[in-house]
Amino acid sequence: MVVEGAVAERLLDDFRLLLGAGVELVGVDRERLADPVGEGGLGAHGTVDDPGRQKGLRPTGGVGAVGTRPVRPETDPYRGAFAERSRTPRMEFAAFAERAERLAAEPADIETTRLVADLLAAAGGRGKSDDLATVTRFLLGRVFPAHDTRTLDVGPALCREAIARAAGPNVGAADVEERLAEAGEIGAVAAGFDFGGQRGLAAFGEGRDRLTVAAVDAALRELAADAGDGSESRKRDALFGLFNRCEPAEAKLLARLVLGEMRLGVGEGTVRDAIAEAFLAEASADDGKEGNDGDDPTLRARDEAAAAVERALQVTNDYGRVAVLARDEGLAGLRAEGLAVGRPVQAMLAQAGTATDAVEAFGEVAVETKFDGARVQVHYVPESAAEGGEGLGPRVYSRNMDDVTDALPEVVEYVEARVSVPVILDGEVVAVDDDGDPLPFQEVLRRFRRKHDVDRMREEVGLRLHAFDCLHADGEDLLDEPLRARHDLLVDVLPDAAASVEFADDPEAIEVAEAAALDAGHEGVMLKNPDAAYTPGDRGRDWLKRKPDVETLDAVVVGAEWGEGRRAELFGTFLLGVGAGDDEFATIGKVATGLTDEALADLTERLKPHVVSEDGTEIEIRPEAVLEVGYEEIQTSPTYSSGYALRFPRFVGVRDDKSVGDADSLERVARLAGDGAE
DNA sequence: TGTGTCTGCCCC
DNA sequence: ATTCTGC
DNA sequence: GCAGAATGGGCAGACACA
Repeated sequence: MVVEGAVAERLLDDFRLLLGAGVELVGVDRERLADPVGEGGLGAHGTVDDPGRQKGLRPTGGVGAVGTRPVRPETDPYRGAFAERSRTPRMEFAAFAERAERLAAEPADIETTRLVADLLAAAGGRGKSDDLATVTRFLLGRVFPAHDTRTLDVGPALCREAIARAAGPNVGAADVEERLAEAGEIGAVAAGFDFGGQRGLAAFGEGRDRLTVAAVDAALRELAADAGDGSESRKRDALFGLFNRCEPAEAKLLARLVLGEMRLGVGEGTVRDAIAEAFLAEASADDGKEGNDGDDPTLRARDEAAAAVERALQVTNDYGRVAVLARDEGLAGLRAEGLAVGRPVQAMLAQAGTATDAVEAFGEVAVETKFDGARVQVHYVPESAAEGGEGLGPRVYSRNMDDVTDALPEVVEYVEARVSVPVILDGEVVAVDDDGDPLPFQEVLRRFRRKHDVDRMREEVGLRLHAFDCLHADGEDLLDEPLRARHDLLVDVLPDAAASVEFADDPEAIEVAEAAALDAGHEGVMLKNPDAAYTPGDRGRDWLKRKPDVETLDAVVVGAEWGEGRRAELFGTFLLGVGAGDDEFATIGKVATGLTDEALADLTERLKPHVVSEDGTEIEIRPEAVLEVGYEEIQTSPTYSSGYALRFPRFVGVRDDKSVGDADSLERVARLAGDGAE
């Protein structure tokens, strides 16, 4: 059997993972095997039956065999194209880690963007390796783009176990957990161990067998493709193999990558700007020469470039792909990525605001019901409306662009029965009882991502779509149309079924509408600017959400958890209880938000003397302090001993005036919960 | 087969 | 989801 | 005002293990 190019290198890398670090290449020129991999084309791939006997591999002692069964993914993990820009060296994972370290240390915004742009250029600039797509995703803590069904299925537990194993026979998962409580961040824990890979590496010389970005990517993709019996332990083995080859800086980044938390201070906005900076600066300069009136032309061109990148991201949801597109096809290529029925767009989001805010900002306000359900986007091309081609049965996407069609047959039927032109609709799915009245959010959850027994559950919990926006109708993209026009088209497309809007220009009228919505069992109202365009992914001031003011409870701190990141030295979470008689307290949830760093430090100091016991990051605390905690709703809970839990709990203040005996009781909570349900 | 634990760019 | 923080 | 970070409850699905 012959394997070559990228496939060969990947297989070799993967065999090393399976065998541990102690494998040496014999008679294989790695440089000549190197071949770039993108996300685009289809690639050939091979499967090898017995890696142990594969020619060119020879065990060299070291760690020895772990998980000797090769992973055979169902889908092809080697989807890379054998692109033209081959024979260039791959970016080493260590180089990525080193640059990431610098990023994390850089506080200034502009400079961060510069550094990210430099990194992107190094990963995929002309004549460089083509690790651009991968590096772009890695920066954001992702292996797969958002609109991709694949998942790693590796969480904190599996990651800790893999680290423990790589750290040696004397280190157990409990030790790792202890260190995590100490360091407050898994990356630092991983970097703190001397992994076997380093010793193994030293045995056969400097610079050999270094991990590349591409190899890490390939290994993680393969890991993601694994499923079924034994997959958990194979994933652990694969991760172990990777950690084994890591130097501390690499281990830190790898641990963070698999958990999706890079902690670099680099988010989507920074990467978006950096893509423009790295690959569209030339276009900017050209534009600049032509139009040099008024504003700084370079700046204007740069804004234009950033806007083009942003739009491409809104419709493709793939940072890696957009980076490559910007580099290879520039502004024109980015602008060619438009809306497409069947490809989800990022949802427009809202921020909190009041009726007065809305009237002041918009004058006339579009008032809609805020439903307590799950956001969906529906794409549909009816057979009858398909020009030449085939139609597209209704597809339903979640806010994170997961395809949830199969769980929501009501939505499919509803749209199919009413819509006769191609559309993209935005709306909310709510659970309803037999009378059509809204049910609690928890009921939506029982349906939303269900795969089994959909039909049976359908009888128990009904679902209803409230469509409130229309992004595409009958061949026309509507993103840049004002809300008014979009809603008119929505009504055209969904006769008698679109969610209703009411226009108001004074706060009192809005408050009346809000009271009516709450009375009907809804969450509140949305207050929208009637003249605003639909801005995907934007949490701007054109959409405001208005919910009732928070209610509060006085609860007793009965436990805590050590925090992570900037809360590493502090308690990051407090476990709450309410009085259940006889100096007993029944738990009702945790709080972790709403505390300033200062309040957190004070509370940590104050409660430390009352610690009863510690187990990993979990701490038991003698009831002593009373906190005022805000919440939105009291729900029934299977996890807390009171049988209730707070929805959206947040710290409001310390009740120094209250002793634990004066805190709220379970009895009162039960009463409040009952009120809420009625 | 039943139960416990972990995971999810999960949903909010 | 909510909230705080630094720029 | 924005982006980023650090956190909440609860559900189904999937896997491990007894």
